[in-house]
Amino acid sequence: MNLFAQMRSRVLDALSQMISDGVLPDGLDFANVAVEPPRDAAHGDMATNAAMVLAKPAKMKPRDIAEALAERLGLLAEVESATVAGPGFLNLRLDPSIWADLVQTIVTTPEYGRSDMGQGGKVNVEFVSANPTGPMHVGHTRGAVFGDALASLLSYAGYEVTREYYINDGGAQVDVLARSVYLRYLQAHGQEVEFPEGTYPGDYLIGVGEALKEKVGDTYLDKGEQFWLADVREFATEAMMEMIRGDLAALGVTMDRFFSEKSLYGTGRIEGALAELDGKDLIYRGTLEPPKGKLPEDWEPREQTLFRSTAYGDDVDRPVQKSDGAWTYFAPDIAYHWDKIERGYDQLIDVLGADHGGYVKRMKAAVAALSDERVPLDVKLCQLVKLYKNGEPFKMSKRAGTFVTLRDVVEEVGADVTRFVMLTRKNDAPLDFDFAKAIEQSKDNPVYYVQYAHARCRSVLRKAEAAGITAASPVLTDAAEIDVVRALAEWPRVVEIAARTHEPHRIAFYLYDLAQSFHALWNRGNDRPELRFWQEGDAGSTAAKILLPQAVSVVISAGLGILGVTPVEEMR
RNA sequence: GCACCCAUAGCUCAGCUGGAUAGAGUGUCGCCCUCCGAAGGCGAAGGUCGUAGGUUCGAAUCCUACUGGGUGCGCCA
Repeated sequence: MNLFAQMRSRVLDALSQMISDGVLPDGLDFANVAVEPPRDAAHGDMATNAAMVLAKPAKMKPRDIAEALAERLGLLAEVESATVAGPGFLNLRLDPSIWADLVQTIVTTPEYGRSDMGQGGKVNVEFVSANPTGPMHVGHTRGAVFGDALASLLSYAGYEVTREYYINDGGAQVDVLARSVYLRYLQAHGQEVEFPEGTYPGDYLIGVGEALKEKVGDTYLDKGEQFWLADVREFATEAMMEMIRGDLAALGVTMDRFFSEKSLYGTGRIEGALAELDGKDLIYRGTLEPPKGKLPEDWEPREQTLFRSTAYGDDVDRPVQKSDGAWTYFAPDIAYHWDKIERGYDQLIDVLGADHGGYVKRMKAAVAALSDERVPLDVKLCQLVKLYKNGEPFKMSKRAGTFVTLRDVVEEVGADVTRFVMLTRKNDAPLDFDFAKAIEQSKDNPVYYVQYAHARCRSVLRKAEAAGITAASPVLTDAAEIDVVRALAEWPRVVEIAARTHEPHRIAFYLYDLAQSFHALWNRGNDRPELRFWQEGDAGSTAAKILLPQAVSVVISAGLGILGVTPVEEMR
């Protein structure tokens, strides 16, 4: 039930009618005809740009079309008035009964706002994909929250979504991890150890070293690397993934699948993917030009195996093999995306940190090539999170012990607040995260503001329930009441726009707006008792009032659900 | 040097497929609890939408150039 979509189809009907009546010429494309909320509510409840969009192709004046359209729309039962304004806008004022009906619909329709836009299309959202070498830090947190909310949003919009984590367990960094754990293992055996450059000195590996000792005893003592490296690598990686799973769980994120990079090695998967590209004549041996400007000190021309990504819009072709013959990071990633394509996804989404921006074009090129441009890949880059404490920049340093992990943040401010704050910014805009402000329970803090609105709704509803009052058809008269319903009417639109643009932050902003109009109405009850939801000693009036807060709570709860934030029953 | 992202109120940011007088929060100033939850509300003030062109009936939005900031640029992942 989307009032705007409904009205749009009324408008299109009217336009078709105008064509058959000879008012408009044949063969017009209505694709750009939109029905939207007007910028200013004083203009009306809805506005359509139909006349302006069609003026040129119909070779008519916008106002002429608008007037003819207004005449027809004015006849509809749900339209109270249709007036032409400005350059050719058609403003519609709806019959007041529409609003009451909508409120009724919201509380009786399961999941009002859920959309079938996705048509069950399969979408894979890959996110977090942090190296399994340590705990997740704040930077990962944003990607985790964003990816999870995006996945929920798409699912709400009718897509079949898989949440996936790509474990980078194939490169040199897991060897470093293994060596670091080995040192902790020696330490667990009472040896003095030092952590040389190129190892991870973090305390979080102490327990892993002890666990390794527990498992293998003294088997690896005084042994060469070749003897223990592979085993320790696996043991350590598994321990890290265990930790990361726990970190994600603390945030409320559950992956559907963890995909191991290492599983691509030695199984022919990488070779297979590259053969696929080679079959399209996109792999060749060649030498890259050095990058212009600053030349790397040790630059020397080398022949490498290259992927012809320029055939799909990249700036230069990209190496898939290092000079020593080992794969670059890109090669298994090609194989990974090939795997995703083969699993039948209609759409791929990668959520990456902004520092991977340079990687986007080649990955898109690879996916386009491998899927014959059938499967779109959207790469969402999350900008950095800048930490503050009471307005003061909070510098992170592993050495100074001020390294901030995801756990630190969640323990300090809670998962709900963390998630909401991370989503109050567009993904490609940098985010300031202030610890002190995040836990402050005030209007400074949008989370509490939205939750407060929900709590107020629930509070009234509990009171009504306790009094045995059940909701009856609402009577909506005041402008503040209509404002709230107007906001509710936009919910399905917001879901679709947010899903289409892959921008979950729109949900957060919408909820804030909805909460705002609700709080405004609530406070109006201070001066005008007849606007209160609870009408003391008048069960009949109360019954007619409480459907609106019920509808608000339905939408807030659905919206917060998408963001993964708890819609609380009461503030404490 | 090249590529990608960003530039909107003092500050932090929204702004839908190009649409009407560009919106919130915060900060500043004034007001509102005998009142359903003041963790709230109302009002005032605050803008050459980085600059210059272009496309269009119409541009914060699209195109080009420039300025300023971020990120990245073979053998890190």
